[in-house]
Amino acid sequence: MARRRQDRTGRPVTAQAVAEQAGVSRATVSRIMSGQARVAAETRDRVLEAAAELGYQVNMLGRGMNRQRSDLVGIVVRGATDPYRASLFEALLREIDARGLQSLVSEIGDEAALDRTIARFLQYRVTGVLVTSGAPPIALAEQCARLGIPVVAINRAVAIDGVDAVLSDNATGGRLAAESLLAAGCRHLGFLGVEGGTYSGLARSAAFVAALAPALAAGRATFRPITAAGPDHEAGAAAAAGAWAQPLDGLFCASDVLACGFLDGARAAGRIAPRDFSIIGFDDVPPAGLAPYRLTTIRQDAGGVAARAVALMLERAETPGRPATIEAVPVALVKRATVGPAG
Amino acid sequence: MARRRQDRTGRPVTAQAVAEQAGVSRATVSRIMSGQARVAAETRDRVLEAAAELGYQVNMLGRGMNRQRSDLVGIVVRGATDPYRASLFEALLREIDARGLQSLVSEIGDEAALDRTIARFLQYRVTGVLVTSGAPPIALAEQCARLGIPVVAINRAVAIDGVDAVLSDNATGGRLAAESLLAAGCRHLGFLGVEGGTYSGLARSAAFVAALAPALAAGRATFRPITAAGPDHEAGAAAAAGAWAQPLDGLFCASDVLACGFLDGARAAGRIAPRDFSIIGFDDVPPAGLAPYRLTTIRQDAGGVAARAVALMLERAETPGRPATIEAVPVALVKRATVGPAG
DNA sequence: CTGAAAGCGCTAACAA
DNA sequence: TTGTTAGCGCTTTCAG
Repeated sequence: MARRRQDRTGRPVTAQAVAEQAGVSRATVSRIMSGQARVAAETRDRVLEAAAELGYQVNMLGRGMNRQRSDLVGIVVRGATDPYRASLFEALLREIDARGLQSLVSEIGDEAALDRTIARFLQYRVTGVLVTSGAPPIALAEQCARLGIPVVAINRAVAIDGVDAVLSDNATGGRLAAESLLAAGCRHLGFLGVEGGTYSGLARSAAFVAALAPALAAGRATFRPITAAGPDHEAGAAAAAGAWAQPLDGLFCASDVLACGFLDGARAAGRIAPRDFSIIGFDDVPPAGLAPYRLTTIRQDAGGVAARAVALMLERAETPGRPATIEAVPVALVKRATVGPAG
Repeated sequence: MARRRQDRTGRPVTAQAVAEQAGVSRATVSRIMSGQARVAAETRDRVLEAAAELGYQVNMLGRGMNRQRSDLVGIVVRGATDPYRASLFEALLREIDARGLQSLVSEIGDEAALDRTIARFLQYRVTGVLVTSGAPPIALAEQCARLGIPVVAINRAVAIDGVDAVLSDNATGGRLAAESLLAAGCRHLGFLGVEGGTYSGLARSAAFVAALAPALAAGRATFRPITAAGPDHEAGAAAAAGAWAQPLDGLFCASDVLACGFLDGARAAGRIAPRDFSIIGFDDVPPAGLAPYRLTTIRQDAGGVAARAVALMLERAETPGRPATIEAVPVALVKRATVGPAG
């Protein structure tokens, strides 16, 4: 026979046990533990005392079973090791915890694993699913919607009915970068992104170019894209090696990691920012502020993104039918040392 | 009435529905879904087909309820933002996933939150709890043991009956650092740790000094501890500012983050490694390998630690009574540029 | 090898 | 305000 949670006397500590000890019914215990219904203060005290004495804790499996819903929130992460992702993830954990919910987490190595992962979350009757990587498979998203389980996509706008999205304001970020570089007197601009492009990278690049348009049209500036072979530091450094064949004095990067890599690669080629060129990153991860880099960058508000994502999830849980929302969370320019001299 | 998981016809997709569709009993469906008992191949096919058609997925809440145990594993993390912790955490997620289990995660800002967190995990009848931060409160650990729920402490040896621990081999790491520095000709050694000391830092420092003992006794070397105000980069840099009042030509650091900070601080003071001193870090986090640092360090095997932790947890789930184990996972010296000239 | 029945611990109608 | 009752979906003896 399976072992049960039990006290010193060997009796399982269930609501029933508490009820007997306090001389009330299971239902009363349940009411008090879930803090919903109105109960006489005196009864409550008696029950709470009994519960404490027995060390009773509600069995969430039973509660979920009955309510057809658990207090679990599924989080899909990818690359938890990347500093920005890590801070976003941490913010999400905090936010969920603050709401009295529990995080169920899966790391996926590969976007193809997304559907299996979400399906598994569904088996636990999660309150909602937060996807920080990729776009949820449409079929699954629709199934979730049908079951009344909210799905919110983070840092990727997604056009699936009933799926909300929250992302950093890439458009403003790109514009801020363009304005800063132009103000610093840069004339030969570039955007460093990863080969093939990521969702966020593309959005930032597009906004950057859009803000550059007038200067480009007036012949006051030139623009060219530069691609890195991957999203990591090394790829950024490698990109810097070959970047000087054509003129370049102002670079906006899809991420801080890439920007720092570029800075290292440029230094190896004898080019120092802001002396020889200006550069702006994106994210504001801790290493960017470090002495060797002092990178000017666009700060993403991970805490804000997390808060909005969870809020949206909860709102949809209340109002399953409402139209899908896409929310942009403000970003801010962090001026450090790599844009100048005028910037 | 609460909404239920249902198919197109509005009928909830439970084992019962699958049973009817396949013309068998709920029990048979259950047996097949849990893959335990022997079933006729023909029946199995029929049931599996019906399940697929209906999109049936086992309700883990129900299963857990019945089995008195869920497939959930609780992970307690702290500082998921620190690069080594992040990689350990990621390895843990992967390992748990590979075993067909699900991760329940809580980030704690503060060690005092540990007991509340573990208690909450218990409400979900987790298969086990992995603590990557601090030592589990004794009372809780004992309660877990009583319930047959394994607890394993990661990167902290802990003397609680029934609680296993797995950590990196700090002793070997400290010795390796001492040998390298000595071989590089260093005579004035130091250990940089955070004020007050962390568990791992203390262990590394102790091993370092022990390996230095003969040289110290022979008057061939001197040693002094240096303390940083915190565990972060800035604290390391600040420590470097005041480190040169007394001679110092070989430094072992409690972490790479501290070491990189020290390197930056030293550079600001005109001291470059390995020209002016040698330095060894611990962890081998990604930034340590970057161009500005090229830090020689002791690599921790996050994957190995994770694998052993999960293995220990599962072993204890099988054999609740076995004596507590403390396992050390091998570390390795990663030679880069900051030890020299002979190192 | 398969079915019938019992029950895991909880909550929500409904009655009192 | 409190108790009674009826399941939530699943697994698991116990029979057949």
